[in-house]
Amino acid sequence: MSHSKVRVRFAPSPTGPLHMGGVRTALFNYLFARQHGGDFIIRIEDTDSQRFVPGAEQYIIDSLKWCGIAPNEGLTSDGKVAETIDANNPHAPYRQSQRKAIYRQYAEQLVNVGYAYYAFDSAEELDGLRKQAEEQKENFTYNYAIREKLRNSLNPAISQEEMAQRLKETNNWVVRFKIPENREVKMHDLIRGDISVHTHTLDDKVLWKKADDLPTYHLANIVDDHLMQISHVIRGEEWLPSLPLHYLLYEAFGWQDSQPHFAHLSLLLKPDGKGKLSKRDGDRLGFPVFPLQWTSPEGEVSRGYREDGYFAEAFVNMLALLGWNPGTEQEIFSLEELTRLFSLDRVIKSGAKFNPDKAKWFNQQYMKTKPDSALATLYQPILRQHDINASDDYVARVCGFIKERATFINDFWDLSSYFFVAPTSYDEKAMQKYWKPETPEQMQKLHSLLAGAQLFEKEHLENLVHQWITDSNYNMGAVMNAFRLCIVGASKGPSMFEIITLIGKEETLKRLQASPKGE
RNA sequence: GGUCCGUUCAUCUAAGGGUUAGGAUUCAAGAUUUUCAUUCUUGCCAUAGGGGUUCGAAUCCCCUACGGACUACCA
Repeated sequence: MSHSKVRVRFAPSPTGPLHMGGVRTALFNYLFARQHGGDFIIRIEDTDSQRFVPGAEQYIIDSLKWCGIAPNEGLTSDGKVAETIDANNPHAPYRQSQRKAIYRQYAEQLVNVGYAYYAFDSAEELDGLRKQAEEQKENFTYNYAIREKLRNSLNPAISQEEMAQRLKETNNWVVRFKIPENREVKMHDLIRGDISVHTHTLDDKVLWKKADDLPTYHLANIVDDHLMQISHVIRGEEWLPSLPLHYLLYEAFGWQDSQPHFAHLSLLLKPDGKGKLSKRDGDRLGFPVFPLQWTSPEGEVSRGYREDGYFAEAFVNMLALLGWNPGTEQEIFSLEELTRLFSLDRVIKSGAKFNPDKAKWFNQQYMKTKPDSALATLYQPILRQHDINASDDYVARVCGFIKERATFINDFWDLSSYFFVAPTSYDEKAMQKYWKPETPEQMQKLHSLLAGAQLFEKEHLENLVHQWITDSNYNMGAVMNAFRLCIVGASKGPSMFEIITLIGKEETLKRLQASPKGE
């Protein structure tokens, strides 16, 4: 297993939107590649035309791009999957449907060396056998135990002539791998250590199908990983049961020396209950499971982290810590830091239940550190939706005040509408608590006081008002909260003097005049 | 059913034979604040069970239980 250079791949199937677990797999591949100065390749495994979903491939690419996970091989300069055969790049194309011509010879090669054979069993026949076995509480395994009794080229009852004719004249035959008899397959996983499986439990998997001239996942995957000189296969745990077959395939081809190292990542689990995280859980519990919003060909819309207001950095940071940690107590990492610190031997073996609360917390952490001007840029489109036209500078100052109160950009309007429009209603609970019979008169006096203020500046006003409250023997909390109610309409927000200096004297006086309950 | 993988607070996890089993999220209480939020302090909460090995086990071994993945001419 010698590779001079680290080369890893992310090999999604365009059968739907990329799930956050898939993003995590891509992320770990990316981090590993970058850390070792290697290549991170994207390859599209679209050998199943039945399950192909239009738009899914572009969705995957867009998602990775949003996350900042950039493949350095497999995409063209304009961000499309490289599909032409390029003399300068022996590894292209990167879409398996366009590599169709490559696979058949490898399937035949295995037949020639006795590691594979032709099979003609119909789907119905096999289904029947499986059902029958199930009824008898037995296991149906298509391998050396029974293969000679089934319809294939290893069955002595089928003549050479008949076989040759079938191969030539019919389309419903496949190439099956011939699982070696009575052997213990010993494997190694970078995360899980040594694993071993006996071949009697393994199926003679279909490698290639004449019906559509296409390989199945197993063949295409091994052939492409070999041809693309992949050094490490980092993929989801759902592939672990196929690992023995993949080992055997490398062996059958005689590629053991260049066989990649394997690392199987644990799954992302539902926040509650049991099982792996699915789209349904997001709908049920109210969080996205996809990086970007996705509209299915049928028009069904699934929410995305981006559209929900998550920062890509926060999303990636959260994902990185699901199943990995650097062993320190640090939790906030940039992609650069992750690249430096990542290591496969600190990847957790057990599945991680996804915690939506923690995801929010990560976003909040990033929110606090974002520059006001950057937040203003994100907030402006939302303001325009509310017919607000405000200068970037003004919006940036508002963002500065509210960002520590918000988790998402989408929270901003609720938290700051009063910076742009006067309150149209007043929070009931706060009214009960702070609006007393003597309040209207106090607000009237405050109005006069502020109207007379020469300098409408924060510190000056603060001194002025505090002095007035003290001199009048008023209760500080009572007056200030009533004041807040007039200006904000609720019991929330930053310092009153910050607010009024920002909205200005005229607006402040207007809102005091229009105080609650028509007083 | 079979095969494989896994199991430390409710959740994410640290502790690679010796710690009062640490941190974070959530929740609760308190402090700060004119309010909300932030921040700070404190609290609640865990080694699945049983056997070994050892002076000593969350850590190594075995069994049990539980969980998960896979079991297609899908990936």
